[in-house]
Amino acid sequence: MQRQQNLTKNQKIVLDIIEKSTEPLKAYSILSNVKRKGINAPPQVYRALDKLVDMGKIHKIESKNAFVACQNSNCKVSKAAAFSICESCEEVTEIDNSKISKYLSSFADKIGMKYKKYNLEFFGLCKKCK
Amino acid sequence: MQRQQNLTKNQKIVLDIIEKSTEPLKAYSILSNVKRKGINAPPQVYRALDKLVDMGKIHKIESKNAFVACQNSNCKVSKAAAFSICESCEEVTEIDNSKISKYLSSFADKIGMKYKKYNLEFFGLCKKCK
DNA sequence: CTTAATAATGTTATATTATTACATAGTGTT
DNA sequence: AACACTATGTAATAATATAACATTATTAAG
Repeated sequence: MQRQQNLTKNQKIVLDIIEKSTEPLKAYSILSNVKRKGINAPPQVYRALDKLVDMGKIHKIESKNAFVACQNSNCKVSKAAAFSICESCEEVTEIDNSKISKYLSSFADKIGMKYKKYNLEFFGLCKKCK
Repeated sequence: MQRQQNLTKNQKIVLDIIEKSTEPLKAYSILSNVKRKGINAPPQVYRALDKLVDMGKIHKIESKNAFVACQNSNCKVSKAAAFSICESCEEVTEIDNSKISKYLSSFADKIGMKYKKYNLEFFGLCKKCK
């Protein structure tokens, strides 16, 4: 069984490029950027992405089909994440979610759900654009 | 300019099948179900879906690329929605979101975002499955 | 150390989801 | 009627994701 710290070769390559990016990256954009590192085909990228999401190292922005590095050490445990997405400049920012987390997990309890994780995406205008 | 109440022919057909479904429907599943009603190609479905989402009549479950009818009259105004998704039976339920809405909009204010809408998806086990 | 089991990788092909581009038809306004 | 505007129809293709299977690497046991 793979442990959190020991990433495989492809996982390292994929995580590295996501961490260096200032914006969410799509799978095929990642693919085209890592072709010269020996990753040739979609399944190699998607497999690495799946594992990295499982580990909480990256998050998928569902509304964009794109991936960002986790900016919040809590996520390694909770896999729960919240983002603000600017509809003008497209900037995506991970929100420090400890308070939201607490609120939402009590909410999940209330509706009788055994809650594992959540995904929250805010849309609007960021500070700069509004 | 189209008003909320006056749906076009294709919008009515697409909304009707989504409202009758007990589970989220995918675009191509909708398409295959409405072929006998004169809708022949993806753009006809996607265009109707886009408009219905804009109106708040339906919501897209981003993590599933699927659509459900709005179960909450508030959404017609806010376009903000929250769902619980069971990872075992796949059941998707819209959460009555007035409280969450209030909490999250104050949160958005706090981080300096001019907030328009949000999408929240909870994953876990529903009452039946847990 | 070598064998068996498991996990990771490589590769081709294909499935699924979504949009572009352009032609045609309907609707409302002046 | 002429115009603008919205909606529809259609073909082609783009973008996203997975299936299936062969090969290689890693780990654990005997």
